[in-house]
Amino acid sequence: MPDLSASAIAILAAVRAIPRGQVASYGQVAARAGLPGRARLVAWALRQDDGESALPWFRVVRADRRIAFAPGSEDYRRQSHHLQAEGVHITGGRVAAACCVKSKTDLDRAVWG
DNA sequence: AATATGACATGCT
DNA sequence: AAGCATGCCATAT
Repeated sequence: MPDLSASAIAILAAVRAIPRGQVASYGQVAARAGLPGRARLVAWALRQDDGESALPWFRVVRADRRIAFAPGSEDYRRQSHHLQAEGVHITGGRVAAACCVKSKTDLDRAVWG
């Protein structure tokens, strides 16, 4: 029953649900999408979507709150720029802890309403 | 079909 | 702290 498309849809929905000015880790998104432990699926989904939709992919960072891309790379630069544009402070390639989704409730409410 | 790779996470050393 | 090892799932070769 868990179709790839279904998983991807859930993941994209969770990503889209991240409030502006905040970021969430791959693990958080996966968990909220009903796929605990499948963080790589999130990465895969984002890579598939990349560029096509207006998906806020830049709001997804690693669990240690670091940008997933290689420091200095183009994508890295792009993501940090987007985040800064949303008021997210980035220091040493790391996102400010306060900008992360604080409690699960935040993302939950964003997804479930 | 088997192995290696990737926008990851967690745990142990 | 930083690095190594294992789990996980889909793709690429």
